[in-house]
Amino acid sequence: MEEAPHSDKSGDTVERILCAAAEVFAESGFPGARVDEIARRAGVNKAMLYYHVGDKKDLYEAVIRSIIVETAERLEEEIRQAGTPEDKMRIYMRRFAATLDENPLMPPIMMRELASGGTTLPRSALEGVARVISLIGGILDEGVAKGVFRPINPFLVHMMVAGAFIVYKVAAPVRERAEFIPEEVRRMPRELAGSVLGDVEEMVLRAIRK
Amino acid sequence: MEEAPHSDKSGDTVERILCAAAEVFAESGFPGARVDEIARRAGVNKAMLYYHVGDKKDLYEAVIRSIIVETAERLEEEIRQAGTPEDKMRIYMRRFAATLDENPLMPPIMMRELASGGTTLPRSALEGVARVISLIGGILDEGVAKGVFRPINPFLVHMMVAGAFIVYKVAAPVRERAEFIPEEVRRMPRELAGSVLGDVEEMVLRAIRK
DNA sequence: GGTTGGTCTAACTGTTTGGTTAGATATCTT
DNA sequence: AAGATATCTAACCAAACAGTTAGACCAACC
Repeated sequence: MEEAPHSDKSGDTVERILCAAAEVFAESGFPGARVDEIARRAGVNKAMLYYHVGDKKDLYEAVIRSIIVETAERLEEEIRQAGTPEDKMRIYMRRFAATLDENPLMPPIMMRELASGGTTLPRSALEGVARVISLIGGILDEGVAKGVFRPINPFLVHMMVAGAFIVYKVAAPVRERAEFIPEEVRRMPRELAGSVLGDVEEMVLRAIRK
Repeated sequence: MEEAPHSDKSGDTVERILCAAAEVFAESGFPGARVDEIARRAGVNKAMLYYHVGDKKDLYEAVIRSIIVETAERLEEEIRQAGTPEDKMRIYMRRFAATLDENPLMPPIMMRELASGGTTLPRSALEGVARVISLIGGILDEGVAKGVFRPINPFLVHMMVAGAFIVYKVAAPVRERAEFIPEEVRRMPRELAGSVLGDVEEMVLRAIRK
């Protein structure tokens, strides 16, 4: 499952393969992705995918794992450093938005993964999501204990924030392409960081504050 | 493109085909769906799909169109009857949630559609979405004019509501399957109507009220 | 300098899949 | 009842696709 790279050359090839795979899976999903296309974009012979990583499924799992696990860990670490519950909520939203901005391939992959019931989601990925939710649960509990938040389901909060962010990101191309959508909506930024994040932060905090 | 049914029998067959198609597209997405599988579930010979509806793409478009256009029209009609802006917002959320509950095939199809940049989204579907957004824009404007809402981007509000609802619906199987997710989250209802809708309504109104 | 082992390529294979066709059967029309 | 039209079936085809193979190349090491 895990290959031990025997030289720099090999490691580089593997990286190129995984990047190309992430790109193609993001664009077309697992069934839509063509192994030949991944090989073409990585600039390697198709047999190399099988030699270095494995079959189509192995490629997909490698991509998923790297994306989700990385996100969950970073989120946890940054939140640990914040002060008040409200600060922590802001950090959570800010960090989540930043991750999506920095890793634009993630939203479409996650959406498709959810759409197919997460049947191909590796265990480590599910654990990552669970950690994020219990993280928010902790923040909200602390807020309630300190009397600044009203009691609310952490999962719903995460659905609202993550749902809004992911759908916003992923809807960007559609929104920009459709001529009959109002001009001010079409010109909204692709990036979450900035006005979109600011507005969502404000709305969510108003929603949960006592 | 549009077949004129020449008998009840034909109409019935077409309906069975479209239902089966919606089911399979929802489960597997466009590239993952197998035409043979659709035919099998509809209980008709594969050639019948091509005879009555058209090729795979035509099948898909027919499914998408029926789902989205129907939703937009019903939403518009029900909102027209409500009173205050706050009532209208509640109706919009309630109606949207009800549509997703009644039509469980819609969320996965919509998500995948978005994930692939809506490239295969028929024009009529895009118009439906645009109508919903301008509908919300109208409600929010009215609320601002009456001094009950603070000015806020209608598209963002729709992203939050629709994003939360769709992601919530679609995440249900994953949430229920993962053992390490907290029990109280796993036991949350599959239906939006009820406590989930109530909580989201409350949160969204708090977020936009002056 | 030859042998070993990791890296890579071109060409191939077996299967799956979307789509077609030639013709059978039912239904309607006059 | 005869002909025409709509509905349906079984079998078929060509293209697309995931995955394989046999062997070339190249660096390191003895």
